This record gives sequence, C-alpha cells and structure tokens, in this order.
Amino acid sequence: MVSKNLMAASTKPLILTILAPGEMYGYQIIQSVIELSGGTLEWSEGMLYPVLHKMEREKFIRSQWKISENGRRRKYYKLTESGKEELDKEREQWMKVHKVLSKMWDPSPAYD
Amino acid sequence: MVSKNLMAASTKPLILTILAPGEMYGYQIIQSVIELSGGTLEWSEGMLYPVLHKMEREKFIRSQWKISENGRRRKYYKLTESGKEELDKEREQWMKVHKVLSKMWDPSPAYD
DNA sequence: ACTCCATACCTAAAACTTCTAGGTATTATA
DNA sequence: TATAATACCTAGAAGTTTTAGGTATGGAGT
Repeated sequence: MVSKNLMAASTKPLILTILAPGEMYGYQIIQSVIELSGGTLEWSEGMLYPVLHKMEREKFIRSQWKISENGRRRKYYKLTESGKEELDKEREQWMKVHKVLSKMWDPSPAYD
Repeated sequence: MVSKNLMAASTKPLILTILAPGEMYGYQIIQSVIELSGGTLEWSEGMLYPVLHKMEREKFIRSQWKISENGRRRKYYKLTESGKEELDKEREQWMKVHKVLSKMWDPSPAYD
C-alpha cells in the first residue's frame, strides 16, 4: 500500500504512460495498474473515473464508446497530442524530484 | 517548477530526509530545499509551516525553541524514533512507485 | 533616527480535491 | 436463479492546501 500523496502524484503520469502505446478502457486500466505494480497501487473505480473525466476535460485524453465482442459497452481512452506532451513533462518532473531524493538517499555522491 | 501533486508527495519524504542527519529550523529547511533542488522545488513558508505542525502532531518530528548568537528565535525540528521509521517507509514506497514508472519509461526491461 | 530588506515565525478562511458510499446495467458462472 | 465479475457513474462529505494576510526582530544603508 502506498500513501495518499504518492498515490495522487503517480496517478496522472501512470495513466498517461499506460495509454501511450494505445487505447484502453477504464476498468482495464485499473486491472493493469494493479498487476503492473504487483498490488502496490490499489486503484479503484471510485478514484479512477473522476480522474479520467478531469483529464478528458483538460484534453489530455479523449474517449470513445465501443462494444466488445461479448456485448459489453466500454469507454476507451487515448492520448491527445497535448497528452503526449504532458507525459513528457510529467516524466521530466518526476525524474527531477527523484534525483533530489535519490541523491540524498544514496551514500555515494556518484558521478553527476 | 513542479506540479502540485508531485510537490505534495515529495514534501514529507524530503523533510524526513533532510532532518535525518540533524536538527534544522523551518526557514532553514526552506532555503536548503530550494538550493538542493536547484530551484525546482519552490518551497514557501506558507506551505511548509502547516506541514511541520502536522508532522509534529503526528509525532514524526519534535520541536524546540532556541536563540541564535545574533538573538533570533528559531524553532528547531528533529526526527523522533517514529520519524526515522517513517523515513524508511516513505523511501520504500517512493522506490516502489519509481520502479513501476521507470520500468515503463525505460525501453530496456533490464536485469531485475 | 529612520527606512527597508531579510530573517523567522504564525494562521483563519477560502478554495480546491478526494474519498465514500452508494447507484445502474450487463454478462458469466455456479 | 442467485452471485460474482465486468463496466460505468456521481452527489455530498470529508479532508487538504493555498492565499493572504499577520507579528516581531536584526542588520544595512542614508
């Protein structure tokens, strides 16, 4: 389990990252994040759907309804151009902060 | 500049990390985080003091007033035992999430 | 003496976000 | 024919953060 803050901070970059290779629907995103994180990130519908809606309002992702072979309706999300740029920004920011932290945690100052 | 969420997620681990080697006072913490991050983390008094107060209520840090040589009153904070444990937990959590993200960002699956 | 900047702390109220706890509907399984 | 799993949704409560101010002191410059 991961703290609320870390959860909040990783949600957006993770959604953008997971959608980068291609579209996925909400429920599927939840399943794959749980799997990808080995259960560390306990995503739920109640937390994900509002985030997806917000990100769609902000035009980082776009949705489209589809019907699966077995007849279920699913809302597929994919990155917009602006969403791809946002992913780059998020990744850079994450790495910046990670470097600050890991430099302090790492006993060797290392070659930088 | 770093997003609100990332800011929120890094604040607590950073405070715990920065206090690990020894005590510091609030204003000083702000200056060193700005310096350590090369200005990426734009900490302000308005954001830090309420966080310090909360962390003290939660007993991760403990404060003590001191007077500097030049006569200024300063509130020094240091880690409690529970704060040291919390630092370990925070670090582990951060690394877990970082591994999930970096695995997806890194083109090579690498030796894990 | 006086002004201004930096140091050093604080907090109430407003603004924002997130979570809870439900809801609907369909298909698959026991 | 229940029950579980899939798949989506959201209003209101609860929680957090930011804003925008406040106080007080010391030091530097005029």
